[in-house]
Amino acid sequence: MSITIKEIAVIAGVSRGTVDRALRNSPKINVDTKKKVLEVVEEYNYKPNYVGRALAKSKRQIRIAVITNSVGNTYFNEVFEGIKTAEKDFENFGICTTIFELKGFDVDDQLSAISKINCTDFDSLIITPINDKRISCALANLTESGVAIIAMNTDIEFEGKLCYVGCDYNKSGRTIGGLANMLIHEKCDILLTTGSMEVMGHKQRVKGLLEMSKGNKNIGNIEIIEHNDDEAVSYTKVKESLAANSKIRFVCTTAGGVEGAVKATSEIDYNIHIVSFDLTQKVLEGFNQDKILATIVQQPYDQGYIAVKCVYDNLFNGVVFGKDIYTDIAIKIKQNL
Amino acid sequence: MSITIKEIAVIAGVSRGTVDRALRNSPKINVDTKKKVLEVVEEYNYKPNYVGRALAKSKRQIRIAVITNSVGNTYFNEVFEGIKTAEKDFENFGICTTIFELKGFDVDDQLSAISKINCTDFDSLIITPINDKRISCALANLTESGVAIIAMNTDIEFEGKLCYVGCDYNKSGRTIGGLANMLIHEKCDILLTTGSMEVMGHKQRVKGLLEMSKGNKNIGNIEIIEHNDDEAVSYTKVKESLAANSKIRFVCTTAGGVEGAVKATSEIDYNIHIVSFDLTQKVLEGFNQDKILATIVQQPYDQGYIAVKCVYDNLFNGVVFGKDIYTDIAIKIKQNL
DNA sequence: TTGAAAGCGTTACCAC
DNA sequence: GTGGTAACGCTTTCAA
Repeated sequence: MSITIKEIAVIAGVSRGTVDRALRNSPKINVDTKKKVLEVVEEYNYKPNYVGRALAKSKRQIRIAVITNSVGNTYFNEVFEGIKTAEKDFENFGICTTIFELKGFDVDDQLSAISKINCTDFDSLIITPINDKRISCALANLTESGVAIIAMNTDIEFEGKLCYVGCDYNKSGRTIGGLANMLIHEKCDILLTTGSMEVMGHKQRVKGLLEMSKGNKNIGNIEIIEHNDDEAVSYTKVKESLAANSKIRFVCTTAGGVEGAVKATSEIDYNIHIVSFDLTQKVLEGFNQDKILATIVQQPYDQGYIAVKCVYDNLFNGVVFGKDIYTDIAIKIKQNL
Repeated sequence: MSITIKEIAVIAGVSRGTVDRALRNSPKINVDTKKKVLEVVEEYNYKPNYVGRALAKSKRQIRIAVITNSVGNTYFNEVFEGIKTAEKDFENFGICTTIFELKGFDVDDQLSAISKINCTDFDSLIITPINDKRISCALANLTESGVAIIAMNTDIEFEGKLCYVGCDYNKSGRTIGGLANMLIHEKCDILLTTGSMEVMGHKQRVKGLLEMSKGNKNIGNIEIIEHNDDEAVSYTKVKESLAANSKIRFVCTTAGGVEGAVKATSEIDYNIHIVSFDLTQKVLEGFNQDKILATIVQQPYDQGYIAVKCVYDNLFNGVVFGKDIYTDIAIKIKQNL
């Protein structure tokens, strides 16, 4: 057990309240007193006991708003599980969360959701931001009024951001590329499907695959289609591509649209393999039908849990994050799902 | 904030002390009083506030002994990191750990280490047990004197075990098999190296690979060698095998001995690929030399962290674990290390 | 600008 | 068997 505020107070010859004021940079303290106290704090290497702090603070709740573009996207089920588990783990510390789900990637929708968050209602915001200047501005304004903001799953730059919690999309792009190189042994063309090249993560994944495939003699043409995460569009476009080009033997689904791709490839009478991202119900079905060979996962549960823990660490223990927090990128095949 | 002991006491018309006695099944309480209190507890869904509890208990430390067969095994570096991080996270709750490292897998050595743990010194033991009856007995005896025991990384059966924290070795065996099937496209023989077939985990991995490779026409003979986790032995034996059989184009290292295998394969003038387990420095070097294609990881950091958290949950919050806790099994290639 | 004291929810101990 | 009360380390409020 390390030294306590009470002991520091005795040693410095002041009261506990004064030590407290010195520690939290209160203006209501004499400069000399503060200096003296901080010297003792330094000398005895005082570290606050956060259990004591939590108990004292427990009257006041810490409210976290969560804004996600997740309606219809089952990937987020696990993210929410992580958030809910963290909420429960830190319940006794006064942490509580409220989730606001949005459908699609409309900037105005997200702006409107952000505008409803203000510092009297919420101490913190966890958001999957759309990469748009207006969003950056809105978030920067919010931080100025004292809301601690975390970008989760997808990143954005703005003044005052606490940190980003999610995967490194460049790495994930290189991984899909490396995996493709490893799995393709006969010369063929590749079909690459993505949600939208406007989404940063999607774009980076496509880029990674293209870069990694340079110099691989087995990889012929790479055709890219966008389906805007719409299964029907995905199905139709994949079907068309396969019909037009019988040299395609490998499909990479870098975003949603997995079900459509599985369906379209199933209707072809030769073998076409799929490599996908994440581990949704549709991906599982693809594995069961032996259409999907492998999938690249980015720890959605961890993303949710860690985001909440970061808020707790910051608001409660004053932790400042020097760098972003990247969740692990792992490859899953049927045997280790 | 949920209901507190104080409020329960008022509602039940007793004192806080009595509520406490009712909750912890104290014998010093009238049966009727107890019943009445527990009814109120039930009705208002009382849940203990573990921050309050932690503070009250913080005078007393919870001491955890850790016994690992880890000398010379760098895999455990990350396990220890997880343990140390958890220790820090739960420091204010009074958790502290002491690590005892053993070299090799000698049953008597481990028994002697266990015999030094007794309930006056330690409240809990985290151990990587050798799968031996004498160890089972010793651990069962320890639990009887009130020490909470967790099997970490490798499992053992004994009376009173809290739980096992580690990977599912059967799954990890199937995974190496599935991966081999995916990566081998030309008929060849396989060399499988392992530490010792006496070690449960090693054996299960070999078994998994053998099972999964049945029916794969590209896989010819499978040769198995044991090196007892000795690099020199690994090198010599792999070298011999490769010299004797030029059809071997694929080496699976299911335990240690990675450095030896990398060295031996490097001295051959045709391409031989390696798939390994875990992510030690030696494995990284194998990746950098482009000898290792993929490795299967089992989250050592998590194993350490979770083991300590389990002890905390049990000793502090009375959590009983209904089942073992399996850490994730993931495939890593050069791009997502 | 400082000190003193009251809590936060729980446990542990002592007195009845 | 039961009640009362003093901790545990910290924050917050009130009074000086």
